[in-house]
Amino acid sequence: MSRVVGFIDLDAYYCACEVKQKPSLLAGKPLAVCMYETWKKSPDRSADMDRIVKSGGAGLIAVSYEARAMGVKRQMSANEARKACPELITVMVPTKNGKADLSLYKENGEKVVEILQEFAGIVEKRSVDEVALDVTDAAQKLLETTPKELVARQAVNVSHFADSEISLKASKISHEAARRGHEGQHEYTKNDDDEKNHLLKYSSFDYLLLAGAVVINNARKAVRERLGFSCSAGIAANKMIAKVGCGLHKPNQQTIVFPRSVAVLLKDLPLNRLPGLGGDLGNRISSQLNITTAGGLANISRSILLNAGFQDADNLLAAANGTLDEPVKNRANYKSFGSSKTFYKHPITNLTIADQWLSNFAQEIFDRIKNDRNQRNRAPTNVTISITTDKSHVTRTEKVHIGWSDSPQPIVRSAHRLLRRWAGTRTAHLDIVVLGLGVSNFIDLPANKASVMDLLTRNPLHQSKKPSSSAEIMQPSKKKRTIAELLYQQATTSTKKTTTVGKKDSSFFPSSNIDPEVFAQLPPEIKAELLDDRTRLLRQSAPSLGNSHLEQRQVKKKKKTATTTIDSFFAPRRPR
DNA sequence: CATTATTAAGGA
DNA sequence: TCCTTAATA
Ligand SMILES: [Mn+2]
Repeated sequence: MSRVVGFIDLDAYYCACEVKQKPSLLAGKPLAVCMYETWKKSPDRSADMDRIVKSGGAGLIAVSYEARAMGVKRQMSANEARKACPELITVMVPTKNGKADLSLYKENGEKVVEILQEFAGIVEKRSVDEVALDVTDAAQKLLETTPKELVARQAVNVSHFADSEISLKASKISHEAARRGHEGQHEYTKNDDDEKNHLLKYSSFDYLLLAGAVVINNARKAVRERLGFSCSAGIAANKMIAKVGCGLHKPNQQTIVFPRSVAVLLKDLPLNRLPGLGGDLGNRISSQLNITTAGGLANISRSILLNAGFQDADNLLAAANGTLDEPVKNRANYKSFGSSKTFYKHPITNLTIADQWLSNFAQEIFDRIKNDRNQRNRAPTNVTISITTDKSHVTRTEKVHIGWSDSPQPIVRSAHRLLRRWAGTRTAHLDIVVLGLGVSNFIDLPANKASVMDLLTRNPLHQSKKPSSSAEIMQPSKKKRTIAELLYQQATTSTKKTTTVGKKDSSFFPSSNIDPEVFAQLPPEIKAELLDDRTRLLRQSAPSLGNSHLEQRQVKKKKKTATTTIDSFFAPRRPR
């Protein structure tokens, strides 16, 4: 069943966030965002502070279109960039507790997703500034209420088409040039070729795509008007082609790729512009098979690909032919939170210093968790540290119980334990170059902050009327006084500190005070909640009742049924 | 003097 | 669970 997919990418995103912070100073200016100078020790500068750096400055990670016009490129150092463009304004990312603080960009990105959700039934957040939308339903609805010729007229007025001369020219640009903003990338100019598209005979699916383009244009307009971010988009029958189409015309433009235009679009498209082939795999394919374009790969036979060791031949060919059809996932928010820092030239040697940084990371992550769980009633159950030295990179993971805890301590303790798991007996000469901490594997929490008593007293009748006060939590209705009361009595009689009863932490019921038989009867998520984080008996996460596992369920199901599945645009497989 | 910080996913 | 690859700014 064919879908209508829109792929939206925000223009010069970090720069746009900075302009939004200080429009009077930055709007319309050649602007670049750079990393902070990691090798210097300087005071933190939060998002609302002046972060303009006049000299020095690290590598550029985002460049405004005004600056691109002057020859400033991503990945240049700030000093280098000022030579190309003396008027360039360089802003460093916000810093907090001695490290980059990217929350400004993440939070704006979440606001964008919220708006886009009004326009599409299925929304997949793909990165801090990219979103894929399945707008099939919305497009169909539009065609039900509006004459298709009118829809087509509207779409043509606001869109490029992939088979126009300027689009095909853009398709031939190198991956690198396309990413940094190639020549000829400028605000929308009406194009004769695009106009001609209006005179063509459209198939019924063409009309659906055109309707999708109108929906996407409305969505982009809403983002622009309500948040001040301009964005570009591609509209096509699948996610991969929509993304490729999105890259053709920026900024503030959108491109429609009709199915009949896919072959021309891909014919001369550099192979590494296909999503998933931008790295080693694409390079190996290029060199081993002597091809440079997606069209070139499409002409290679399956057996030759297999003989060359590319086991994923079918998917490679599907990508090269633009038929790879990975559905838009229904996932509008993050699956993991992380915090990390590079200690360039000054590796961490001492265990206690590493501990301090991990605590720092944990606090940052926990702030995000609190925010997230208030909105989505979920919390992560895995903690992972990542440690890079000159010679090695390792990750270590363990389960953690966070629930509605008000403290980052469970994460801190896990992180410190994991660090020791890696360090062994060493307390010095650790030589950590990159240290990172992350949380993942979210589970749904009960719908409000009631925690244990809420879990124990819930049933279909009770669920609609949730306890809203701590008094209610402490006095479950007579009917439900089963395990809940047993536990409650045990806790309050055997523990002197009855004042902690209202706390939403697992310390409320020290596991040592719970009758093992009663404990054994509890559902796994309650066991997890009751578990003191030092008694790490439960090794697998509790099954989720809500929908934060929806996607994982789908993935599991897919793995069972299909032999070769892809989860992203592409599932690169290494040749043997 | 100097990329850095995240996120997601696949394979073993 | 751990490692690797690819992607974004
Ligand atoms: Mn972007």
